Amino acid sequence: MPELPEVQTVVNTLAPRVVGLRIRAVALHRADIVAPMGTDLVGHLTNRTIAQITRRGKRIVFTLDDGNRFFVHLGMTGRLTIESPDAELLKHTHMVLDLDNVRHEGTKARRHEGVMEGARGEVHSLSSSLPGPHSVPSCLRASVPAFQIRFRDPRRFGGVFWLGLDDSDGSMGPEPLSLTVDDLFPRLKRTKRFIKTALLDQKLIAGLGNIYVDEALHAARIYPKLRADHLTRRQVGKLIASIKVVLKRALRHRGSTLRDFVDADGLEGAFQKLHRVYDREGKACLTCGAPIRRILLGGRSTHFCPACQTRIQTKATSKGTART
DNA sequence: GTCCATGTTCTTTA
DNA sequence: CTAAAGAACATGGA
Repeated sequence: MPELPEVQTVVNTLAPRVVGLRIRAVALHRADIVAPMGTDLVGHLTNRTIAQITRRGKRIVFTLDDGNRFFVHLGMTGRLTIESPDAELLKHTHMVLDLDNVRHEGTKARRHEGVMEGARGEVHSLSSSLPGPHSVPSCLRASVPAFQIRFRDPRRFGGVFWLGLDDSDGSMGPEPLSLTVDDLFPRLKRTKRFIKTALLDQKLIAGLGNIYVDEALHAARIYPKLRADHLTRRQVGKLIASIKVVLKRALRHRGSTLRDFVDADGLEGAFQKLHRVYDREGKACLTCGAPIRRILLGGRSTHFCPACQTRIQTKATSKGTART
């Protein structure tokens, strides 16, 4: 469930509720969801305050008040939700963070702003003006309900990744929402893979997944099997514009829920209702009426309109020979 | 039982 | 050596 819009939606709903709160206890129900193996996550997190939560690619990055960082990746079925401690503990809940009920101001995290753009470029951090219980009188503290952050992931393709003070990106590609032609065009020139396959590569561009690649290619009217290094500069420009439009629309609708995705409050996204090709095999293209086709590329379902997204890259309408 | 799934990484092949 | 294709991972729903 998690591509950029879904991950950003989790950050948007999670951060305002938990930034500034102290982690009182960590329950790790499975050690093997933490990487690197053997990390003392409980030791690192207990009694630390959450200073900031941002997104990078599909990662949800937590910065602690001591400057250390870790990220949660939702994999395919991961959920990061805010729950009451009384709420039933569902199967496959691998980690539970018990949070304090008082917001801590004034703690300083070693931070370097940077590239984490959100829906509107906001960064959730301690210093941001949040309407939370800034200075709760001590006589009232006990009445403020504490809550938990829970990580649940049945398939376990996701996990918790400890970064410590390492601030490298691990060679992750650029953020789509601040992407330029000068950045993407040379990157695409370096690979002969299908454009669809290339865009799924997080080292080439971060944050896109199967849904939004298909949607963006359709919006840009680009044939998914076109070789990445065959795209013209003009096509790349159009592609970037389409990627941004699609992602921003998806963000506005809080992501797509096909099966599992919910935000930190347990709310589903709504953008799946607005998909124009993804999961619409055989249905009429919303642009031209031709039936949407589904093919397999690199083991992944790929949805496109054979009429809108022609394989030939000429300027006007023309037909030509196909290649593999 | 079968097929499929919003993702990533390791292995194999060219 | 590198790039690309395939398999593997684990679980659940249709």
